Order: sequence, then C-alpha cells, then structure tokens
Amino acid sequence: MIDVKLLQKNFDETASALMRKKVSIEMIAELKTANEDLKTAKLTYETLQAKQNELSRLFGQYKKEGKNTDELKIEVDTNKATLTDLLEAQRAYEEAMDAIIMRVPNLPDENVPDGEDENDNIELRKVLIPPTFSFTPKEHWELAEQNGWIDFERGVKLAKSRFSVVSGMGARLERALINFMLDFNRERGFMEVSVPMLVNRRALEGTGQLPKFEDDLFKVDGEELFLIPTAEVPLTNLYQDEILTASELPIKMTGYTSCFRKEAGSGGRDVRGMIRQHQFHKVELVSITRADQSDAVFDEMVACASDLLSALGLPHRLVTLCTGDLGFGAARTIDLEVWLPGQNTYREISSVSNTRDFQARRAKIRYKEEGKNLLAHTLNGSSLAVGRTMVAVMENFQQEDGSIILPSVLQKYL
RNA sequence: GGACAGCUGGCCGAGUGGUCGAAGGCGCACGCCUGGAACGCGUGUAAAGGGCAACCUUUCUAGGGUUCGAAUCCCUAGCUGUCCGCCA
Repeated sequence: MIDVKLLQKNFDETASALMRKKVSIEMIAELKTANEDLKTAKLTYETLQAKQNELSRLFGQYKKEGKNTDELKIEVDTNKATLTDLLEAQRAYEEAMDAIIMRVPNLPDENVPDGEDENDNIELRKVLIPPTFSFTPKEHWELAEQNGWIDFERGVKLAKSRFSVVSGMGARLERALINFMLDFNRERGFMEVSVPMLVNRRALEGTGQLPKFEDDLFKVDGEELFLIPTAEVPLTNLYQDEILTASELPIKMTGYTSCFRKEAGSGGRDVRGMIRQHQFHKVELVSITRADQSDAVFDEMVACASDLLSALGLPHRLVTLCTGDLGFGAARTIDLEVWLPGQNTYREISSVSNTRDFQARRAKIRYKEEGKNLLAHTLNGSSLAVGRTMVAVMENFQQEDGSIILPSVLQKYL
C-alpha cells in the first residue's frame, strides 16, 4: 500500500510518480476523493461517538445519585440511532477506499528509468563472457530429451500442459542445484527457512498478489488457500502483524519452495521447454530491514544471486527495470538475465526487488526504534529459479555430442 | 472428523457490567550504581486513526447481539490446547 497521507499532502508529485507506473489519473483522483470522504465520515462519527460516551457516563452518574434518567435515555437513544447510520456510512467509505488502495501499485524510486516495457530496461553490466561453440548449440529441450532428463509428455499426462517430469541425472542435478543454492545463501548470512506452500488470502494481500492478481493463482477448492506463486509470500508474511525490535533487523532469509503459477495471459510464449511452467522450483531470498538498511541489503542480495551464477560459471547480465516493467509492489528491481546459447539471448533467471514499506504497510510489519513504531522495508529476490538454472547449465555446458559437463561446484552435491 | 477448554499489550498474566486501555511480572529504553559490566535501585514503555496542540475516536481473536454503558453476558466463526478417531 502506498502512503495515502503522501498523496494527500503532496498530490502532484505522488500522482506523477504513480503515473510513471501506468496508473490512470482517474484512479488517482478517485483515491484522493475516497480518502477525503472517509476522513470526513470518520470525523463526523467520532464527534458524535464522543457525545454518546459522555451521555453514558452521565447516565451512570444519574443512576448512582438516584436521579431520574427518562429524559437522558431519550437523548441517548436518539443519538444512538444517528450513530448507527453514521457507522454504516463510514463502513461504506472504508470499503470504497480499500477497494481502490489495494489495487494501487507502489511508487517507483525516483532514479528508476522511465520506460514502457522490457525494451526500455537498462543494462548495468555483463558478468562472464558467453561461450563460443564450434557447432550450432542446441536448445535445452532438445538436450533434455536427448539425455533423458526431462519428460515433457508425461508431465502433461499427469497434470496438464506446462507440467513436466524430471528424472535420472536431471532430477539429481535439480536437487544438487537447490542444495548448492541454499548453502551458498546461508554462507552469505541468509538463514534457511522452510515454509508452507499453501497460504491464505491475508498473506497474499500482504505481499500484493491479491486482490489484483487472483487469476494468476491456483486456489484450493473449498478452502481459502492458494498455492504460492513464490516463496516471497510465506517468507515475507512470517512477520505479518509483528512489531520487531530494531536491533534484530535486518532479518535475512533464504528458502526453497515449489512455486505455482497459472501463467494466465502468457499466451503462446515459451510453451516449449521448461522456461515457463505451472510448477517450478525456486530458492528465494527475503529480507526485512530497517528503512535505512534496505539499499545496502538490496545490493547484498543482487551480489548474492550474481555470484551464485558466476560460481556456476554461467554468463549473465544485470538489468535495471524501467518503470513500465516494474512489478506491482516494487519500488526498484534489478533482474539477472542468464545467457542461453541455444536461444542466443539473455533470459531472466532472477529478479531482486526492494518494495520499501509497500508490503510492510499491507502486512503490518513494523519495528520499534526509539519508542516509535516504524514500517519495515521488505525485499525479495530469487537465487535462483532452479528450472531456468538447469536450462542455462544444459545450454552453456553442452558438448557437440549433446552431453553436458556439469559445473565443478556441484560435484559434492551430486 | 467428535468432545471439552481457552484466546487480554513485544511476551507472560490478573481482571465477571461504569471508577479499565487494563494490576503485576518479563522484556525493552533512559538514569543511578560500577574501572567496565552483571546484579541492584529509580523512571518510562500497547497499537491505529484524526488534530499544531490540548485532546478526541477506535481496539482485550473476528463478526453479530443484549445494555444508557461490555475485556466482562449471549450467539456465530477462526485459531490454539487436551482427549478420542484417523494417519506419513
């Protein structure tokens, strides 16, 4: 959630920041009006409530003194009727306000570059040089099938399209990657946490997936539970509704989960292979920080993911997302894109975001500093998407005969 | 899934109709003490919203009800615990 007070006090500036994130001016105006209506309704209600409280005190006093309360009772009853109406009105305003603000995205940081879509993202730097091949490198699905690592057909048989089965050395590589990533992150100071892969509505609202993106989520029939689209949801919401002490921050966590996404609207993109699956594995980094720590922790998280790729010997580049490509809750994001020789292009393998206090305001994650309760900052980043890492390993380390030489750092995990 | 018990501040815990946003303790902060610390002593310390402030409103799991007035009484839901059933 954005800070409504900021919009109220600093309308032009906040509105233009929101418009950089493709929010319509109509919606912003609507938000402002809704907030003002709500404030007025609250003030009216509270004034009358104060009167009611006073009358009630008086009533008790009259009773104690043995005075007649008939007249007072009439006044109190009338007042209560009005109060009931006012409360109803206030609730309506609250609902209206809620409906809007929960769908307003986070403000982008000032220095996030303007842009329409991923084409306007800005490359920060490249790490490692893409390998050259004396033959035409194959795409990963070809290699996966040839090595018997991934069975796309039988995944469809078991579930539906965009599900696959990994077996043999492929399955072992998957497990090795997960363990390697978790250990690597732990050595960088991220505590390993194992979390539920089903979460409730409140958790998804906290991190911003709901109410706006319900179509992207798998929901359990007959229960208010959803399959998580990312470990960011349970990890961040671990501290939902809590007031932490400043000294225990930053909290830096890593966790491995499966992730489930409907991929609604992705149309015919990446239908082949395991780039875009309904179920995939991911090792995630999540940090809860003080406001003044989040930039430094952000850098640590980006470095962690990038170094992980380097340790695996995977060429990649860092990209600053432009305003148009920034996610709903993110104030800034750096994507890591891994080189895929088969596709002859860089593809996203990690995304590190600072949401600042956007999620913390929704999830009520606060910390106490000098007697004050302040909203924490939350950050998340993949390190890494396991399926895509497998794709990258296959394509980058393929030999002419289709065999794959696995990175040496994985030796002890295989 | 069935029966019973419970849910109060950062945590524990007292509180059965107004004097209660709530005793006491822990924790935390500050001060004294100390070479420095621990211990001890003293003071302070729930959250959210509105207001420059005084102050006002709300909140004792949530929602509803009774009442002039609810942490307290009633109903419903959720969660937790215990026992039973089932089970990797």
